[in-house]
Amino acid sequence: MSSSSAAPGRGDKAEKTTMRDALVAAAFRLFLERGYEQTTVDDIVALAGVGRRSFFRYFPSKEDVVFPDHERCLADMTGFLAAGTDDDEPVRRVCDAARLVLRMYAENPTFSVQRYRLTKRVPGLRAYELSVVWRYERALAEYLRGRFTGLRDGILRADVIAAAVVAAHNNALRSWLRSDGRDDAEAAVDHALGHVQSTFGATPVPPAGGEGSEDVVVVVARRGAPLWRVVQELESTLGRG
Amino acid sequence: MSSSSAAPGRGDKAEKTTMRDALVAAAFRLFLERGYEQTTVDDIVALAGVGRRSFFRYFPSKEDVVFPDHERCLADMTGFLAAGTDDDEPVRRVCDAARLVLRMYAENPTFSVQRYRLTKRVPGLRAYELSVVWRYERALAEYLRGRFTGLRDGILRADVIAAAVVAAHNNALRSWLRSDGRDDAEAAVDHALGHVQSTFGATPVPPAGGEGSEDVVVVVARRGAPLWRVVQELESTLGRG
DNA sequence: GCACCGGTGTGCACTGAGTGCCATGAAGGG
DNA sequence: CCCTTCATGGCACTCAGTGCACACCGGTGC
Repeated sequence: MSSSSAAPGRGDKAEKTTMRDALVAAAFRLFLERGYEQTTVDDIVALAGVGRRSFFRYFPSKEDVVFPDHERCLADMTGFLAAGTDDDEPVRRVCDAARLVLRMYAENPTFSVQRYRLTKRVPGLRAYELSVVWRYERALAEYLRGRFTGLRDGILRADVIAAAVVAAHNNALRSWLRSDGRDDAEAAVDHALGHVQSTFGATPVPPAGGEGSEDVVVVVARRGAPLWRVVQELESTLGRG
Repeated sequence: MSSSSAAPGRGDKAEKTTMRDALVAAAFRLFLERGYEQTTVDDIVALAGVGRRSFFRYFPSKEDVVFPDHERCLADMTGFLAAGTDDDEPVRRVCDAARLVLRMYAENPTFSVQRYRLTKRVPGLRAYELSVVWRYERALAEYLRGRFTGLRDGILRADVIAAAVVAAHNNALRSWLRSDGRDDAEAAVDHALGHVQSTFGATPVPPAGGEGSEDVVVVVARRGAPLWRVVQELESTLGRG
């Protein structure tokens, strides 16, 4: 990448600034100055010094300029999922796929934080973000459906796990964004996804040796006790930190 | 215009067709005839015989006319959750709240099926529906957050469970809608939500008597076995059908 | 030199959603 | 009877998004 262009706060057009990046930069400067709805597309193209028609050549709608790299990230995710093998533990695989999204956010912390503050305030952008997140969730669910074919309630299980993974990821992502990018994003998402993996039966770390997988664990539970408590018990007993 | 019922297929209660209902009826007739995007607001108001300005008085946007009763349903849900007591098992409570939504769909099967076919084809409507679903999910998550205060990872757990409940509900709802409303919606959603309840530790049926809760169950599991298999074992052992 | 490209950026006119403002007209209460 | 209130309708306006045609530019063949 050529420096940190495309992120707001950078206005130089020196060497390789493409028109698309210039539009994103101009748009964010105005969005942050006077707000999203108070900024028209004409304002953006005027600041970027390009024609109005060109804006819509690069971005199908005004909202798209706020999420310039999700399309690529979604393609990365589907590619990552397609590149897996049958040996992969399915839940672990989708968790790793979710980590790709977090990494994209973490690549550009200031940009991500600014965008977060924007989407939090503007309902239209929130709706747009939901549709983006929905496509990620569908990608995960489709992968899991494929891996769960034949299992009892395979489709249901796939949809539920995909939703849980996305929710956990977003939970970690949002808390990181609220910290203005100061917290450790990777650690937060690892924790959140670890929670999901424990819940949905992924062995968080596949058994290292062959012999350990034959060990036997005995759990005693009171009938009527909340099942998640029993699961917690199992988690710790099975060695999950 | 006034002879046409409020919702396509059903108009039992109101002798007096209100303007809002007339607009919904006219809109759906046109949407189904020539498609959503091919229908302008002017077309709708012309068919309904009212002024264009009145449309936007009742519906803030063209999309809102497709989901005329979600606002009320959302209010019902928040009311239902607020009416609960501390004795309620939290997961069961949010599952019951989700059932309210299904019930709203099931009240008007033909209308729901038509709308489903519409939203499936029109990206803009899908995005709108996502924002509606998101508000339901937030309502559930907020309730759970309140119930989980003090618990380890309470917020995370609340968000994940809310997402799982919504996903399971939507899974059942969609399969019912795809059956053109012929399947048993209640049974489908019971099955899907039962799955979630089992996974997240709600005792699907609270212990009936006091004595049963002291029974002891022993589970033997191989270390390294998928946790969800162990949970399945637990489910059947604990007596959940 | 010429004609002929495809790709990229632009200008223009148009549709359609959504908004603000004000006129109208029908209750309804004094 | 007037006066207020409220629901409605009409009008003009902004702005997002689209279709179309034109201009510019580097390259290719003749």
